[in-house]
Amino acid sequence: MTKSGHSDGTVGKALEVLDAVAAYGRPVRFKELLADGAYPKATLYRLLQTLTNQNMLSFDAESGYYTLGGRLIRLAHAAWQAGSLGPLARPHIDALSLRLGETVHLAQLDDGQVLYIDKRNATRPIPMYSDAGKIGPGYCTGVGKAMLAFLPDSERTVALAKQSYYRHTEHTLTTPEALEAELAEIRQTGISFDREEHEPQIICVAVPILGQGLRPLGALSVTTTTLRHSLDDLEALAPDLKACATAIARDADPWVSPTESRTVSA
Amino acid sequence: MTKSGHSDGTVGKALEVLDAVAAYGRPVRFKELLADGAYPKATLYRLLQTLTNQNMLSFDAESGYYTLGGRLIRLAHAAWQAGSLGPLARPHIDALSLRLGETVHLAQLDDGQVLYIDKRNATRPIPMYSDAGKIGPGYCTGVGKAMLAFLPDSERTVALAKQSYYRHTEHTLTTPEALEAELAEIRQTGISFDREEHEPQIICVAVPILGQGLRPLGALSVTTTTLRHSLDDLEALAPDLKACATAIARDADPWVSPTESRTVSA
DNA sequence: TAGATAGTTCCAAATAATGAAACTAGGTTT
DNA sequence: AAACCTAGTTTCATTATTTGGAACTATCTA
Repeated sequence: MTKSGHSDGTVGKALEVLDAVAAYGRPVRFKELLADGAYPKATLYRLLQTLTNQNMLSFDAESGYYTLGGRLIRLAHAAWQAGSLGPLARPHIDALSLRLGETVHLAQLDDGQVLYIDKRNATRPIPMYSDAGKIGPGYCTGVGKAMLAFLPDSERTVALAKQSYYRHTEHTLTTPEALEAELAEIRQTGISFDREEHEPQIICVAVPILGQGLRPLGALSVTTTTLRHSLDDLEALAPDLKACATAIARDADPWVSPTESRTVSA
Repeated sequence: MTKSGHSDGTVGKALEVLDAVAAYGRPVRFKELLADGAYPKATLYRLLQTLTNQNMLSFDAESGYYTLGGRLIRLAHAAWQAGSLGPLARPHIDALSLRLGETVHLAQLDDGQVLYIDKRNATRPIPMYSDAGKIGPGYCTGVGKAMLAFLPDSERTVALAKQSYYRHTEHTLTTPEALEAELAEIRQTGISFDREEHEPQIICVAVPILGQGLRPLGALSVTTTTLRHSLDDLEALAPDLKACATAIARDADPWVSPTESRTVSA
């Protein structure tokens, strides 16, 4: 369906080109991007030049290939540091994964989708970049449902409309109605499960990280497989998860919504 | 330090605003960005709106604060996956750090500066994002000098001109001439040292990762402190490092050659 | 040598960006 | 309560940039 705004002038177009390059997941030629048909030759050419000048893309003159540029990594570092729960949550997640000995995810909601921010795997730590930045569906993941459940009504409606409802497994919830019903339950228990809804044999418990006014700042989950654990096993972990989420929320909230504090006048 | 493009139209301006937000390292208000004086009110306002629409920034309507947006993290994930040595080098670096038991860095050159791509710390693994994306100086780090040394003459000249030559310690090389002399030596030995040139008591050995035609694709280093090791100790690790660099180069070369962006010279 | 293919440059018309100034919405002072 | 801030938003005529078809160049191919 329609992606985000198509009408944001040159900047929007340039970013679309960036996305296009990113989508290839490998060095790309001018020709290939042109063949995507998004823009006429000269226009695409100039956009690519601009992005290259700006170090958002880099271009190897020898081979004629474009790749994503270094400025992107720099910016993302800043984004992760400042714009996400990542750094704040780290110590809490470390402690949690150490205690539980299971795979822990930290995610945030981005435009109705799940954006993974951090991951801990107790048995063999996997460095961040391999998983941070990955996006997943909102409607069929534990973290996704945990966050969607606590979105304000109007936002939730919008977010639910953006889901694909693709049937990944036989347990996937494939209609907004089914999902909405499940979310209502999650709102009551404060706990969300992934019952093999995304991948067979993969199950998880998740809890939202709630800021002031129950705004969902993110979500935590413990993931495992049906071979090793049951949903009941996971449910037993929920109190730990909730405690961790609360701790993160307490650390994070002052930054995220300094609501009724005085404004400093210069 | 001259920024890149001064005249890349709206896109350049929008990216500058992004950088400005990133530079604050915390949520920012419109007012603050306006006070930076980069753009008039209405212009800044529209740029911010566009970026927010595009998910490059996110704006909390409650508090009136801007932060870096989710699209950035998604893009960066792609950049790291596709545009860097990161994923390819990972198994090699894992093996190396396991064998040596010391802190290992993987870096690439970005516009004359060092961009850290990955890091391994054997005793206590530190998740990636905390360090990937960090930038460091080229002229006074082991990895920086290793890569600068193998740049083609013309590019090296440009890159050397971009260094700040700030005297971080008494050992810092503070002139292009001194640096160029050191680089000549590095070219012969294939090994680069940081002799407390950046921070006191911090030393490292580095080797370049050389692609076809001796093009520097990146660099590897082992870092330690003078309290625990001598430069001679580090030199003894050089063969291991070189072997690792060669292995990475072999994997990487066929399909990646990330270069400096080619800018049109006036 | 002709004929592709891939990338680059031109230029007049169309479009979007600009920014001073006016305006709105909350809050604060007199 | 009126006057007055401050922070943010909108307007609009002017100006500058973007647009894209087409012509051009450089390379590779038969």
